[in-house]
Amino acid sequence: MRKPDRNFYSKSGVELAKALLGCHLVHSSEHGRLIGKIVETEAYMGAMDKAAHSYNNRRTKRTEVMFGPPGYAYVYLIYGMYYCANVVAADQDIPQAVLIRALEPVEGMEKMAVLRYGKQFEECSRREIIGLTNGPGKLCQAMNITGRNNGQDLCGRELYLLKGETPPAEDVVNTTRINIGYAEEAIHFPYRFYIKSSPYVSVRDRSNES
DNA sequence: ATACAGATCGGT
DNA sequence: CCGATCTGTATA
Repeated sequence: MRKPDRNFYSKSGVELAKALLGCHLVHSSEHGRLIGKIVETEAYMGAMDKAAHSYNNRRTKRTEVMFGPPGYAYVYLIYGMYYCANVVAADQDIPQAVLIRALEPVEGMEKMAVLRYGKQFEECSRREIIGLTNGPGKLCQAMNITGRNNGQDLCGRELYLLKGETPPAEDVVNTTRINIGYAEEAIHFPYRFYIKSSPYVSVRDRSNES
């Protein structure tokens, strides 16, 4: 698998959200490498999207990264407790991003178990193993992604992606986003994508699955 | 200076 | 369903 160049990220949030499914997210730190396969994403479409932090082109210290070039990390703290990791999409001045909502652990599960639960992977129940990375806050904890990763270049060496195999279309579900009940009409936008066959998906869509 | 809500999670 | 826990953001 290869590290995509900047051009890969230069597409709309929705296109990038689809393209990220199957890719590997890698966090390489002094303690080793942590890797997860991306199985669930959500696009946040900037100016026109009431669910986005950058709605109406709101440009603040926090949202600034999204106005920059694509392929950078937008990491923010939510509810004073959890981090959420995004990939900046689209070109300069178009503040779109893709939230990574779930991963399948690929490498470094030992470390992930310690980061999430403070215990050994061997001692984790089946439920706990799934719980390692099946949510945006959980995967940041497992991957040791924090505010200090905000603004990092995903074309760099610490936090980056590897392009994986695109899942077959029949295994991809396209549906509405999670926990954006305040976003009025944007509630209904089909900006979420996930790999149906993955047990690590955070929330399943009853109507789109048999 | 102050108020308030949130792209979550885990436990009731 | 509720509470944790705190920062960014808006308002005065």
